[in-house]
Amino acid sequence: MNTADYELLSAKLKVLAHPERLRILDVLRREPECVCHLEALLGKPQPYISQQLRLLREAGVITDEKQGQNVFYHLSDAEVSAWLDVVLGPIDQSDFGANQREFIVACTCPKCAPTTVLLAA
Amino acid sequence: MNTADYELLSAKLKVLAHPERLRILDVLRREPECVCHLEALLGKPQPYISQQLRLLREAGVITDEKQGQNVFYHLSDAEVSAWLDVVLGPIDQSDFGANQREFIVACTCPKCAPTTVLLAA
DNA sequence: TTATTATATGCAAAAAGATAGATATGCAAT
DNA sequence: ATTGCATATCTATCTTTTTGCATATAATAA
Repeated sequence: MNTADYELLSAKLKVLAHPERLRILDVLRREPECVCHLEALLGKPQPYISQQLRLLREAGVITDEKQGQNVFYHLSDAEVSAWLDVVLGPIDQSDFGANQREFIVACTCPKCAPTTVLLAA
Repeated sequence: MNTADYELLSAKLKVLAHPERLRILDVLRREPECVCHLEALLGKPQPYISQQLRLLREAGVITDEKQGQNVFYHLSDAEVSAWLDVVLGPIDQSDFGANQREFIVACTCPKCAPTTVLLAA
């Protein structure tokens, strides 16, 4: 390990060392989500979410993929994925509240809409 | 996981997300070291080292212990220790260069002095 | 085309963090 | 006590990050 190594690692760690970004990553490590979904989930203004996503994207931690009008983001860094397992604990598949999809009534993306309808009923 | 959890975790991560602190922790996770040793190792002024150590100490990551004139620091947080194993990789016992003791001729603490003598010979 | 929805970008103000220097404390040997 | 060494603290300054807001772009719908 030399200075450059520590700098590289700490730069990557810095990206995770933020409550909202950590939360975003906790959602994305389960499954890809669109911006509107994260917006509803975190309760923060859209530009704010986009800004955090840009940071994560530029750090190579996540990747975006356009689907229709929506942009879905997914985790794309194996190293960070491993870190998250240790920091946040392994993903609990039985934890349906994990990405809180059932509580999201504000998100109308194609992925969320069916749930929204379900809840409205 | 709620907002407070993410804030707590990210605050702890933030402490690691710094090249010099990460390096200090990489040294301390192997064995306790005194300030003068870290000073020689990092090649930074003593007040700077003390400042970073204070940050780590106040975050509960390390603990100090006075031995004669020197203050030795050791890792005291099991969670962080586990994180470091993943981020920096497990400690390689055969890696004698790990804490670079053999290269430290500037440190004269009781722990280093014998080695210094050895090198001078 | 025009309107609408989803997301991105740019910019300025505010907050936080880093760096450096000077000084203080505290132990230990003389 | 006094000198010397190791470490800590304080203060000021400089830089970076964070945040909030206004606006731009791009795709779709009417």
